[in-house]
Amino acid sequence: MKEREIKEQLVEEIGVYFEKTLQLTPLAARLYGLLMLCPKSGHSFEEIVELSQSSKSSVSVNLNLLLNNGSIEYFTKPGERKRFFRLSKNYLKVSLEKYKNQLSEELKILQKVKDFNVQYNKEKHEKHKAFAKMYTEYLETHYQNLERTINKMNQIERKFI
Amino acid sequence: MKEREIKEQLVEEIGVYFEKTLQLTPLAARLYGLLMLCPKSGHSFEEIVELSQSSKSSVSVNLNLLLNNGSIEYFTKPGERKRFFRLSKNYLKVSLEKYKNQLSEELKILQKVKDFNVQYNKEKHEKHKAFAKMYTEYLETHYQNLERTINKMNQIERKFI
DNA sequence: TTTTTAGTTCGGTATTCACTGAACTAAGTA
DNA sequence: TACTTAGTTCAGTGAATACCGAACTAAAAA
Repeated sequence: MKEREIKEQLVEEIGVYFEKTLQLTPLAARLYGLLMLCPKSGHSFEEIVELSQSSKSSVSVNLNLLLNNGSIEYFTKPGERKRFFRLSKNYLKVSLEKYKNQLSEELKILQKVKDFNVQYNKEKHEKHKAFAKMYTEYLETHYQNLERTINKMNQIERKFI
Repeated sequence: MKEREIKEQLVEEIGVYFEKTLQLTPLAARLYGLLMLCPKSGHSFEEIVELSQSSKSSVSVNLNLLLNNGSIEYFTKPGERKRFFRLSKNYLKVSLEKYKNQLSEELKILQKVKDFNVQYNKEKHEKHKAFAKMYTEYLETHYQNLERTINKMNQIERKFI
């Protein structure tokens, strides 16, 4: 298989996956994939329109979406008027921060559920309680894992600047 | 606030959250929430129709959806023809298994991305590489955390039977 | 045997939403 | 000044899909 074909297929695969996990529009997820596989020199707007085979307007909207959430960035080259796009240095941190916020939301909800059940449904299953405890422990461990990773990334960030 | 109001509000909150994280239809996510807050005696189909304020047909479809993915179960009471629904004992394991599958998919995709970039984009940023390594470590730790929790749940499962 | 109960299935509707083309803008070029 | 370039904005379209009511089914009750 040629580079182009492999790339197209992989972009599609990445797209399907991140469309659901990062809750992006189909095109945004595919652009994200495209930039995961782009050379260091990035891709221009034009190129992205061509490679993604969608309209200028959609590409514009979806690139801005990714720019706004910090997943991608653009830069310019001396003498060229075009913008070149690439993943931002922190694009992985953006995902992690998102997961982290989700988790803390989930922990809050589960606490409310617990409080409600303690007050109004005193006779809940023991088994449920045991599982709920384990699940909460899992969430907390995951949360710590996320925090640790984000901190490490921040440290590296400072080192590289 | 009355129990009913608190419950309605919390069901809504749970619904919004699980609609996105478990990728359920709006109603399925709310039914899930309703059953998180139900008494040990469960809720009958009728009650669920009434509490959720939607049609019999939608409730039927969405309860079956949750039954099929293992999140909920039903039981009957002697002398009663109705089914009563509640969360299944393993409903939390269902979420964990789902996350686990997602993670292993993500790890596979990232490996493919890495292979692609090694082959075709040799000059990728050092910083990206450092971050990618950390992110992969995070995913692996998370995966282990999931596995550990699922195993614990299985052990408890066996103990309770 | 007829009626009621407890749900299921089906066809249609309404809404959401991503995507498009076309018109537009702002900045650089001739 | 007119023209091109690089994108943006907006109104409209098409597809997906969640939900509904109505007709239906299977089993129990009368």
